[in-house]
Amino acid sequence: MMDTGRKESILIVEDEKKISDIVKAYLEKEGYVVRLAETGEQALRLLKGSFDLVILDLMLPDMQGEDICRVIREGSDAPVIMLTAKSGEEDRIKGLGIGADDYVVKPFSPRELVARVNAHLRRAGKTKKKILNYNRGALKIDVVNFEVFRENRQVILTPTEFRILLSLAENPGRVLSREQLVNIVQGYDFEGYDRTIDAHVKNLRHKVEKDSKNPEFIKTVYGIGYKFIGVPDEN
Amino acid sequence: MMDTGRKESILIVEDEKKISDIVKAYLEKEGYVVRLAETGEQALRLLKGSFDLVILDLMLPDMQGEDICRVIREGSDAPVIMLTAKSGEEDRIKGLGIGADDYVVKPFSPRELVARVNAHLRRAGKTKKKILNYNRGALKIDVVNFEVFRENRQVILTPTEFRILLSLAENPGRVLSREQLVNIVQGYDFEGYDRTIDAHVKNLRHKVEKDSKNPEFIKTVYGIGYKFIGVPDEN
DNA sequence: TTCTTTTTTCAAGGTGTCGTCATAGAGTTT
DNA sequence: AAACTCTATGACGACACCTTGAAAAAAGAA
Repeated sequence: MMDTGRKESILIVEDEKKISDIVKAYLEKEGYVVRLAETGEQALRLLKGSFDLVILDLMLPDMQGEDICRVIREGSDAPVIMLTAKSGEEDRIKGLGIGADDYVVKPFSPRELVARVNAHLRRAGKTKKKILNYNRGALKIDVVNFEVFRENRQVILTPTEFRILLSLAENPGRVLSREQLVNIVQGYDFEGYDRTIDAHVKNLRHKVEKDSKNPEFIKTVYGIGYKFIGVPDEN
Repeated sequence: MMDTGRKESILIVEDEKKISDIVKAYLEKEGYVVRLAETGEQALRLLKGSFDLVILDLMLPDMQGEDICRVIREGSDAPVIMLTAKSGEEDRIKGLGIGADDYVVKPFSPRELVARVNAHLRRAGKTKKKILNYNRGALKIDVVNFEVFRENRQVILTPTEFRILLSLAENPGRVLSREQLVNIVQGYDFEGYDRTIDAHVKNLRHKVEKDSKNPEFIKTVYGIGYKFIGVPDEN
């Protein structure tokens, strides 16, 4: 599955591969682009590029995390989250004193770390506004805020309707069977009923289409399911 | 990069003139306004004015640095960086225990000290007197003082209510799920309960909204969470 | 055309979510 | 220690939403 807007990039500087791999997996599941550095030297090289956030181990084989932190601070204002083994007050102060925005004490829960990453990126206001546009602005889908606009007028969708529309609109022209839609909408272990999808599609058309009898966007594929027709706008 | 507005002022309290002069030179090269105090008494006098940061020798001829630190803490929230001759653990704890934000052990490199000063002021600068205004002053949020005004009348919020309101208001239009709000309000990796957020939102609405049944600012997004609607004022 | 299959539509009932309250526990202040 | 405030939680009603079955309409096949 592909995304039109590019995701935020995160650099993990951590010498223990076990840890960095787990964190990487979690963050990628969230949709972030993740790069790894195992040494300070490697980190400094990668930092020539730009990152939206850095996760930084305080203890590295070749270099103090603090020094890397300083380098980051000089070149960007990306949030820095420190990983530290000791929970001592001393480490906190040291970590925060040199400009880290947050710290997490090992051992930590990956979920917690992910939550903090999300929080920091949101706070920095860098969370991408992802809005899908079709047919020169005739239909807009704000993926983040769950809002849909038809000719610049907002139409209020229920959660299920929104999920169906988004599923279809993410891949224009691609047909989704009712069974697939049931899975997407209700979860993967649900005993779904075809008519349910039809009912939602009906309501959806009444809200999104000018003439629900002659739908412009949500087309029926006889015997198969539904597909979305629409030209994504450039920009 | 430098501030267009007035420079930040720094007070150095240090009896060894050799040291203070060097540090002063370095800091002035960075664009800071620097004042010196050679004794505790002199420091206390100068502290009647206001400084953005204080560099404080722990050992002074007439007075313990800790006492000065305490005085500073009472009258302002400027960061304090301690200078200490001994690297003993005891001194560190003492320094940190009484509210210093950082410490540097002599002999130190002036460049490092400057780096720390920069870091601290940048940190403090992020939370500088920032008041969020919405709907032409109908709602004001004083981020620094944790105060909220509705039509210029202060409404008293609990810490939790304030955090929820601020989280939502920081990104108008942005939907935050209950889970996200639980993370923000109660801390990460907390097993939160949805209804808790609802309860706080209810109380918040009663305080902030004219008609809590038809909220103007804090909207419910069915099945998702809450969002803040409001137009940030210019200025 | 007529028949069969699939889709659309509708309304009723079931389910889930939200707003509210009362309350107990945790944390503060006096 | 007592009084107080703040927070977390479970219960419950109200209401929005979802599901479902049946009937009507449409599409394709013969």
